[in-house]
Amino acid sequence: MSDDLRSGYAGGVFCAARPDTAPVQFANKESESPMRLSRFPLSTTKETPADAEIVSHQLMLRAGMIRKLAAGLYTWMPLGLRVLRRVEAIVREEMNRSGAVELLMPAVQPGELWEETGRWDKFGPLLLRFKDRHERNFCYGPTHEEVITDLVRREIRSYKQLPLNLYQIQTKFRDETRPRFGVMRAREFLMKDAYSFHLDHDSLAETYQAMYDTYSRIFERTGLHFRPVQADSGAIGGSVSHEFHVLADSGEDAIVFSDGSDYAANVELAPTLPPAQPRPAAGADMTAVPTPGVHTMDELTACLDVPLECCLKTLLVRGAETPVVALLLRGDHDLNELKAEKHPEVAAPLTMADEAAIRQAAGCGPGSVGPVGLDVPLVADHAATVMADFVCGANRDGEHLTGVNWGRDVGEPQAADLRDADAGDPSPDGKGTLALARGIEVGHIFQLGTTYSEAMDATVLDENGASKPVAMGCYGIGVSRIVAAAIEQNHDANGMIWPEAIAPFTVAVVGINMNKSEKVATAAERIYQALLDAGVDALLDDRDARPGVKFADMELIGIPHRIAIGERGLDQGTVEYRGRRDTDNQDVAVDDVVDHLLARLPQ
RNA sequence: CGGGGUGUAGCUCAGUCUGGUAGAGCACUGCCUUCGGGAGGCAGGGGUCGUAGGUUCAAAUCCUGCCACCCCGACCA
Repeated sequence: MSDDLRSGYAGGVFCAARPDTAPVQFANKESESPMRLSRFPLSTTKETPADAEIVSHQLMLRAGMIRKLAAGLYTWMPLGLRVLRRVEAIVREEMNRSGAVELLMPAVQPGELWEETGRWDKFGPLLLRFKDRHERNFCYGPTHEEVITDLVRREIRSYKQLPLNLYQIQTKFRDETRPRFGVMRAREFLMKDAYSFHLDHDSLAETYQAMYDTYSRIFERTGLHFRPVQADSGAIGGSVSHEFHVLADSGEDAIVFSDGSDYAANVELAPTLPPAQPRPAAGADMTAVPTPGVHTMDELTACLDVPLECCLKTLLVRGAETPVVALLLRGDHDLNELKAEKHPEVAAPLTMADEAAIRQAAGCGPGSVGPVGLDVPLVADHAATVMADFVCGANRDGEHLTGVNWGRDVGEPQAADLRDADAGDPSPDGKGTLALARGIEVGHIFQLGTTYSEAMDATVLDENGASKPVAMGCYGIGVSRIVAAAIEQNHDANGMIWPEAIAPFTVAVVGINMNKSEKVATAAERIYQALLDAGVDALLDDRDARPGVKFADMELIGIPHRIAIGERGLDQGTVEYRGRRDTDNQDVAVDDVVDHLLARLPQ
């Protein structure tokens, strides 16, 4: 392994010496290093493996970065590992700089700790459980709240030892129902998880902010486009929470952000505001129209030739007090399940009514349900309450109503925020308009409070000698996922395009026919060595392969810079430079090429 | 977990419907030619056709069970 990667493990010492955020490169002093491709096990393929769905998975397999062992389990090949280690090094450096302290906990955890917090039962099949030879319960850690809280309750006695922020970078296992997308959603994955401990909430808020800033710095350094967004704290618990998303069209999460402020949130969390304009007056009479075979909103708009936003969507769900509750949405809006579940009329967890319950309540099957004459609680999204002359189900199979109006044809419904925010909605903070983007969740920070410390009795004495449960925060980064996310965000038809900071190599030195031409071999070796001496992480493609093969490979594996050395150029005293995103070669004098390259590297 | 699909050479796939000697391309080995954008020729190596049963003179092919993997849904770094 190269010196620069090893240096990442030097941790705090390294950080103290380098207070800036620049990627650091060290000269490679070994003359016979594995950075010669003839001795590096690169195995690329032209064909895309059949079971790879998304670009990052396909390219990682084609480039030989990873190999699958079983569902959701991957070997990191030497090339892939170089990238993983670079991401890891950035995370470690910035965590250390923030004042967090690294430790390493066991991956295997005793079940009894999980029973203390009740998560042995709550976590479900995601938790990989097994027994040791004494028939005692264990699990492979999907996260480490229990272990760290157990550690802290044994080690920390006094408020004087707080605040404390401990982190590790470690392999986790979550027995996902559906592992997919390669390393993006693997069962086994590399995660940085940090846990902070505080006497009071103010201290927690301070560290939380420090972690927010640290995460922003980490993702800036990786060179990826990202966005912190307000998030739901989900199963881990707690109140305040932010997710960090790498922006990519293939992202699994939808996020919204304002063009007029720094407001940004996961769509599942973003509130929508009641419309400012009042409901238009009724202008049409209510009329029943036949709609045979219509079951979906799209079929309805096609059948009656009306816009989606003039249709009312009626969803029946199990009620808290009543068998069913009707949730009413404008046809073009999507139900937000988190919001619906929190509504007092609605039973939690949110459960859609089954066909029998729908028939019982509405007298018809799903697809023809509407609020008119429906004797169940009506809860309408704000946007639905200002509709007029709308189309909805008639509660008779194969029939819909047009020209329906609130107050006149149906009682006024309760108004609530039930839908996903959409592009064009006003920002919830009143400043600007929301835009929509897709994101890949690569980081998540939480203020946990005392949930775990109370359950596990992790207390310290405060300045008055009183015993208090410690307040906790937890902070995760999906290290291996970042690698995949980087590819999703940065690739073209020829392959990956690594940001400098996490590229497996900075520059590829390609000798053209260097096994036949003494001249080319000499020049290539000299340039390669000069780059190493200048501290550049160079890769020498000294394979006995045709130029086309070498170029295609270097592009596939996404090396940011390429220097091609051939007899043709050498006769003129030049070599060729090409950036990974460039479309043309640039002739550079042999003696200038190292400086030429250095000028193109980030400081 | 529910619904759908696929298992044949290291990879991508044909062959299965209609049972009868195991195939192609890429990759790999050797030789020759070629030599600045994934070269060409010749000669090779490599498969108990996922697995266990069943039907049959005969099974990659038909039937049954099991297993693995992939896709679509609800969860997560």
